[in-house]
Amino acid sequence: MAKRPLPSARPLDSFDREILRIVQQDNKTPQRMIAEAVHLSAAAVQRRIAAMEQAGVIRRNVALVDPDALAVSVTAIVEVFLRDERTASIDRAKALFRATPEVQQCYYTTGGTSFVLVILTQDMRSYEALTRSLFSDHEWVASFRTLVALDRVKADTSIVIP
Amino acid sequence: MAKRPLPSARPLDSFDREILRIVQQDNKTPQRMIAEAVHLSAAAVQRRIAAMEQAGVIRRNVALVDPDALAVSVTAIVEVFLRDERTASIDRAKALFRATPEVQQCYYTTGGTSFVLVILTQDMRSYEALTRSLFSDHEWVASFRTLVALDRVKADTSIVIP
DNA sequence: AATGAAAAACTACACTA
DNA sequence: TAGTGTAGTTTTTCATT
Repeated sequence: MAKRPLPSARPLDSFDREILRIVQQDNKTPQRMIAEAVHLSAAAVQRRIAAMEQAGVIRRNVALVDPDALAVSVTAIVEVFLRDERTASIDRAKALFRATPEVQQCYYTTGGTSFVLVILTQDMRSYEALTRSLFSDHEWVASFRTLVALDRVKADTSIVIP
Repeated sequence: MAKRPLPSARPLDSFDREILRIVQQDNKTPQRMIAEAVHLSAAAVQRRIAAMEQAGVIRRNVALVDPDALAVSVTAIVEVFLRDERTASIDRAKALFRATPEVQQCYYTTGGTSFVLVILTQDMRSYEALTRSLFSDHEWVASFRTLVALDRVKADTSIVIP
């Protein structure tokens, strides 16, 4: 449940988009500097940011941490195939993946595959253990296919500490 | 080239990890509150955060934006297969994917697949156009397989504005 | 849009493990 | 020596006009 239609009072104008572009790269940028860059007053920038946070356009403000620094060495992309695609099965799977911190990302997809997950773990042992509790232990998972990332070429994601 | 071993002056202690856990969820949390939570002074927290930013443990501080708010409606997970896996081919591919803003994430992987990409575009038309310039136009791409996300179940990623 | 008050971030310095 | 806490300074945020 709970998608995010949200009041969405006003559509974003080009000022909003410019502000977003900046805070997406560095949300510690002083509003004073943002103001200068987009040619608005600092107060206006502040109100727009507050409004966008309120409206859910800005979801969260976070520090992006290097996984290596946390000794998280395994990045796996996993395709998961469910035995059936009834709503109940899908919802159950979504709930499980959402509740599992090692599952950093989860997409429900077309194309035969049911889900694609991005999983981070400390090492291969814990990855193997995780796959057991996530997949092998459930009869409603038909199969899964793991791709281990040798290089995180581009991956600015908000990781969750293990 | 250019991995990120980095001076890595000191290994993270449990204070650092606690601080990270907090700023990963909300990097606007006042240092005063963080200090209270981890039982340190605000100044100590400030110094530790600065040190971790310096050391690259904290990569960036960003606002996470809802893709829907930016009318980015297509999320695709793409497996890319290269014709050959020589270093030069791989590096060329990495460079291309890194330089393409719509490619939000890129992993180089084991398991037959060469790369897994997460791509965001406005709509299907622009996705189709993008695949042409990314894949079809290059003879060194053997093939690719697209999985379109019907639901971004879990995806707290720092997206790039189109 | 500009001013001013409140709060947060940062700095200097003395102290302690 | 490396790191902390206190206290004082600067900068940013936020509310009011």
